[in-house]
Amino acid sequence: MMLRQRLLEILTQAVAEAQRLGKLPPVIPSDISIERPQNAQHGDYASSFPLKVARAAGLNPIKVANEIVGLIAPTEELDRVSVAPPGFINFVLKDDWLAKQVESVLAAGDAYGNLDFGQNRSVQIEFVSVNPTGPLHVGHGRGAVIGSTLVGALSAAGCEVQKEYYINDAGNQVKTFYRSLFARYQQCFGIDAEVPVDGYVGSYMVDLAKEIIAETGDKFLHLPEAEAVSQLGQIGLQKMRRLIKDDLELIGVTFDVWFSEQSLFDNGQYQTVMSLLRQAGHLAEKENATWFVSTALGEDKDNVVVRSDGSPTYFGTDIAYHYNKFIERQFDEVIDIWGADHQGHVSRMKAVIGALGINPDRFKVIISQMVTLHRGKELVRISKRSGDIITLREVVEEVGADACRFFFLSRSADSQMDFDLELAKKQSMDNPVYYVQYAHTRVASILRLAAENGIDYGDGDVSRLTTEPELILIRKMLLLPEIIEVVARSLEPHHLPYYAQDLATVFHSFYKQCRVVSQDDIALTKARLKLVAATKLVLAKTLRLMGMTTPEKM
RNA sequence: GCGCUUGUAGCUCAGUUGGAUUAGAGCGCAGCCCUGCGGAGGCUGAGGCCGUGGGUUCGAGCCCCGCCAAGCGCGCCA
Repeated sequence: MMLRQRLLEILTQAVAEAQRLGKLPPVIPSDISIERPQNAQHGDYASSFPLKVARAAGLNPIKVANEIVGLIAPTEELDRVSVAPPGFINFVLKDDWLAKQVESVLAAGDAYGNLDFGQNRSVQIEFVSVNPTGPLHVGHGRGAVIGSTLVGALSAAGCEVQKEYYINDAGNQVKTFYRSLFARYQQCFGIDAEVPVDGYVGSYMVDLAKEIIAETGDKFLHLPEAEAVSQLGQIGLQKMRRLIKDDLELIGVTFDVWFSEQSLFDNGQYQTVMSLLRQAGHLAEKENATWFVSTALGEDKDNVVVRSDGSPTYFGTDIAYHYNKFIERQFDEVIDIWGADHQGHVSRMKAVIGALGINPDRFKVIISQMVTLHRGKELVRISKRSGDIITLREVVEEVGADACRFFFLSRSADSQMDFDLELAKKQSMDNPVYYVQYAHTRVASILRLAAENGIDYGDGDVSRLTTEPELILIRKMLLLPEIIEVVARSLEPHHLPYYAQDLATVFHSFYKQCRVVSQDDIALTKARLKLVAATKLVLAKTLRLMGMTTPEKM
């Protein structure tokens, strides 16, 4: 069980006992909480529960705290429990108990940090889902990295997670893509064709046309235009999907399901959900279009779901898609990661989910804000319209997948971020990526040295770990499960890189102060090797959660 | 005009569901530490009215209201 939970249990028991003895009024259990004091001098954990209950009941918080502390029996993990003004309860862990945790970490192995917090609830997380009409750019990369990291953290936290990419293969964008590609194709043969006004003008479309010509020649020039556009377009679309998949794999992002928008029409689910909404009175005809009457649900305005020409809007098909997620596939929880430009879509989507009788709390949207690229001080401009885009692939090839992932993860999703290519590329100490990975290689090299010297530390006695640097390192390792819970609960993966840096820092500090492999004291050497091996596990776990490699050498 | 997000050290950002007379980290800046396991490291210091003005309470960077500034969005694009 997680340490914090264990302490919560101890505290809750004491509170219940105090209530039984009539020393405390009845309270709601959720009021009881254990926090981590920001000032370490106050102890490992603390509770402000006495302050809260004292206010509600009109009691003296110090007295309340003393009553509770008096009812906490000694335990193996707690050195002391004390009361501090104005009414805190502070918990300090026992040094020898901390030392023993090294064995627990080693025994848990790769599973260290995993929780049952999620209780196997099924979570579907959908991200990237870029139209297959062009290559991914940096902003997409951010969503991809956040999404894939959440998948790992939620899995570690005990959720059954499925990751999905939604392919918009049915809308207007696809038709425009088809016509753009056909125009480029014709141009390659010297035909005076024009890319549609709102078409895709990027140079990658020319490359795509050339690639298809290299494979199949001019055969589409000899077909009736409608047929040519459609056949050529489908080939192009397939290639685009392949390209996107490859780009994503470059930063370690894969999916369980590639979900086709078109399938929602083919299997009738779009029609089903529309008639459900119609029967429930959520749809209305206005100006020849069909509207979702969200104003009746407290929204600012209604939204079109079926255009006057009879075709569904993006919103319309997205309704069907989420009906599919919740009703057809029965996920307990659905998480969507969208770009900042979709932010206006959130509240109407929540409204429609409520209208379908689904608890909107089961639907979570993460908006990942924009990324601006810098090269040192210089701003790198992105303009999709002109086709002048910085692709994700270019960035990954320039700075590497590990650095790319780490940087994307280092900022909370809801604030815009600057991505400095120069900094990410630097293999020096200004780059936190290398700082963290360096800690891992140092650990690895110590273990290598021990192996070369034939030291078997299996019988190491961890009770020899008593000094400050050792205990600080152990305390930091014990934090990982809490970090995983925070990430899973808040859906904010940016806590991981910060934890990784903290862990690396305390390790480097330990390394400086505590000689590990030494002939002078073989017993201490073995104990410290156990600590180092445990550190390796925790560092590696953290790096893997972030989707980064765990180098043995650099 | 309305909505969402953001505003914390020179720069880039954390701040774990309001908590403890000193608000943290990295970089940058000023210094110190190499007869040892990887110096891609360790240590010390300077640097903040937490955008701004009110409010809520035992207690606010965090909650509420106003204002200022930036980004994004606002009925048949996705």
